[in-house]
Amino acid sequence: MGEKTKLKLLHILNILKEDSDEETILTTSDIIDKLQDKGIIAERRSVIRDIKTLEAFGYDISLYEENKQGYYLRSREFEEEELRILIDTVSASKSITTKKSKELIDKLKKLTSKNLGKKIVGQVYVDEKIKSKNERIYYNVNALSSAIEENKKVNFKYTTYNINKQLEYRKKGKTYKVSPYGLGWHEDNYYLIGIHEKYDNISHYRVDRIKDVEILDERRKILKEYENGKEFNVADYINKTFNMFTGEKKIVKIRFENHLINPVIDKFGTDVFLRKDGDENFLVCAEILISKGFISWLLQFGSSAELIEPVEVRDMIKEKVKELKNIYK
DNA sequence: TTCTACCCATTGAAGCGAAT
DNA sequence: ATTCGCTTCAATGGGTAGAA
Repeated sequence: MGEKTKLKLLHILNILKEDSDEETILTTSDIIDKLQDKGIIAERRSVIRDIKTLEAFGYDISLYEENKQGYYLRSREFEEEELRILIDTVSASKSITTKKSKELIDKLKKLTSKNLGKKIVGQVYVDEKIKSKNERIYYNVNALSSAIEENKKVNFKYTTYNINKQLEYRKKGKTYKVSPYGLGWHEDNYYLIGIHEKYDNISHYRVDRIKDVEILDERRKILKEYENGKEFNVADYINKTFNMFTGEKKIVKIRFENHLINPVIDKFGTDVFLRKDGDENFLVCAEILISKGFISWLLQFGSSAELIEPVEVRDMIKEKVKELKNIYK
C-alpha cells in the first residue's frame, strides 16, 4: 500500500482514458491486468471503488450496472466527430507543413482512446503535394497575431514560386511593410489581411509564403473606412471577397439556372436574397467586392449564369470573354 | 460466472502534541 | 524546524450472500 494506493486511482483513470471507449468496454479484470503491467497489484473491489470515486468526481464513466459488460469513459473533451473534423482540417490545410500536420494530428489523437485515435487517423490522408514547405508557419502566425493585438506594423519578406517550381523572394527580397489587420482561412489557405505601407487598400498575403516576420515599433495605419473606430471583421471581409483578390464593393444582380443553387449558397450563404425568375432560373442580389476572382468564379458556370447588373461589371465580363475568344479562335 | 452489497478485521496514513 | 509516539480514521481485502 502506501504511495501505490494513490497512484492506483490515477492509473485507473489513465487506463480508462487511453484504453476504453464505447467499443472497447473494460471489465474489472481487464483493468486489474493493466494495472499489473504498471506494477500495481489491485483487488477487484478496490478497482470498483476507485471507478466510483472517479465517477463521483465528475468523470462520465459508464458502469457495469448500466451496460452489463464493464466500464468505459463515455464523454471526453472531444467527441469522435469533432476530432475527425479537426484532424481533417489540419491534414487538408495547405499552410501547415506535412511534418507539422503529423505532429498536430498526433496531439489531437491523444484526446481520445488509442483505439478510436487509430481508427480516425487511419482514415486521414495527408497529401504532401499540396503542403507548404514553410516550417516557420507557427512562428509567423504567432508574430502576426501579436502585432495585430499590439496595434503594430510588421516587416516581412514575401515569396512566390517561379516557373522552375522554386520558391523565391518577391521584389528581389525587398521588405514588405504592412499594417496587419487579421488572419483568416479561405479554401484551406491561411491569409494575412493588411494594408501595405505604400497603398491605401487592403491586401492579402499567404501566411505560408511569408518569411522573416519582424514586429515594428510603429502604430498601424488606419483605413479611411475604419477611422471612426469601426471594428474590422475578418470573417465578414473574407465572405465578401472572392478568391482573395480585392476590388470595389458593388451590388450585383445575377441570373442563375436552378441547378446552381448549391454553389450559390456556398458562396453567398443561406442569408442571400434570391427569388424565382421563371421556372428554370433564379435571381440573386448581393453586395460583393468586384474582382478578377469574382469574375472567374462567375465564368466557371459558362452560360448558366448571367450577370445582369451593374453595367460596368457586365462590361468587365464582356472584356474577359473577348480575351478568351481571341485565344480560342 | 461476474458483479454488488454488507459486515468485519487489518493496516497504512494523517493529525497532533511533546520532545529534541 | 524536525522527529517521535500516540490516537484516530479511512481504505483495503476477506468472507458470505444474492442478483443478473
